[in-house]
Amino acid sequence: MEIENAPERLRGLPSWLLNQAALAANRIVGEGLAEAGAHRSHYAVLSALDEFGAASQAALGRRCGIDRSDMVALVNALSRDRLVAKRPDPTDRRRNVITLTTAGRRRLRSLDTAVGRLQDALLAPLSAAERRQLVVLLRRVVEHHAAT
Amino acid sequence: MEIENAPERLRGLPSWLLNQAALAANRIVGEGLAEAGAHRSHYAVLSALDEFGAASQAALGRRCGIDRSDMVALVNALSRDRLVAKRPDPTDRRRNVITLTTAGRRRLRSLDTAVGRLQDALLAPLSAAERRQLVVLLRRVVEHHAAT
DNA sequence: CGAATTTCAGTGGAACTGAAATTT
DNA sequence: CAAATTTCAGTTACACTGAAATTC
Repeated sequence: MEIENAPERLRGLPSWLLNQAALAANRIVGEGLAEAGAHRSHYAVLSALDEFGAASQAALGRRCGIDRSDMVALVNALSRDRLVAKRPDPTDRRRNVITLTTAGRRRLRSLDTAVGRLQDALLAPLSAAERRQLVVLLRRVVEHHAAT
Repeated sequence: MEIENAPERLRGLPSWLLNQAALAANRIVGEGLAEAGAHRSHYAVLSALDEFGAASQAALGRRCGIDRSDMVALVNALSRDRLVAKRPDPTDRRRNVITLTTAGRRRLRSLDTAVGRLQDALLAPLSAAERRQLVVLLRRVVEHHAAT
């Protein structure tokens, strides 16, 4: 990264700041999860299964903001590691039912811890109240554009 | 995009929110600038030249967070459109001196307006005070990780 | 010599597109 | 019939790497 003396126009530009912050976030979280043999998208899918229960690949994709197409390989990888199970849906044979295994639930708990530490590294310069404020603001922006 | 019902773990996760917000930002700003025949990176380089004056490609890259390698094609494109001029540096023949042309300065003013409107679209759900607060927080995060 | 700059060629990951096959 | 799901094959934009040639 190593940005030296960015123009004031960029330093004050929300879209540029979001980009740079996302780059830092992906670097930190990506590398941290790689050490655990995991991936950001793994965490997203395991979270969705834990919170909503079994789902089709399409539903998982919609909930996590992951493309249906990328979800194929993702579910296959998680299934290979026995963190999820994938079976055809008897009630709708177009679908696969993806379920969280016991190992998957255990894995998710451990990733929760790792992800938490990585958020701390990312937000190191902010106080606890500032972190909460940042989440509130980002959430409003993201949910606004997810809806439209 | 069309995220439907994201898990609470993701909805409250700074790194995930930053990613989703950056995706929305790039989509909105990217499409808006494309209509003006421009690109986000064009705006960054023109800004750096306007604020700091003539510079080498390497210096421009460091200031904008753009790779030296990508800067080659970028400067060539801007130079082809006569928005910048590129000449060898007489005092250091390893370098090119990139300068902003009159047309480049005019172009920058017009992009300032367009970019401003696009930030409004991006931050539509936030009040003016909240937008300022978001910028302050992001800036702290970005500058912290740019330094390290 | 080492270090910096420009340039090219290529890599890797991520988001996305289009279409076929199947089923509802 | 139209619409949804899974899958594959391919594309695009982007950040980045490695190395050569040149110059300081």
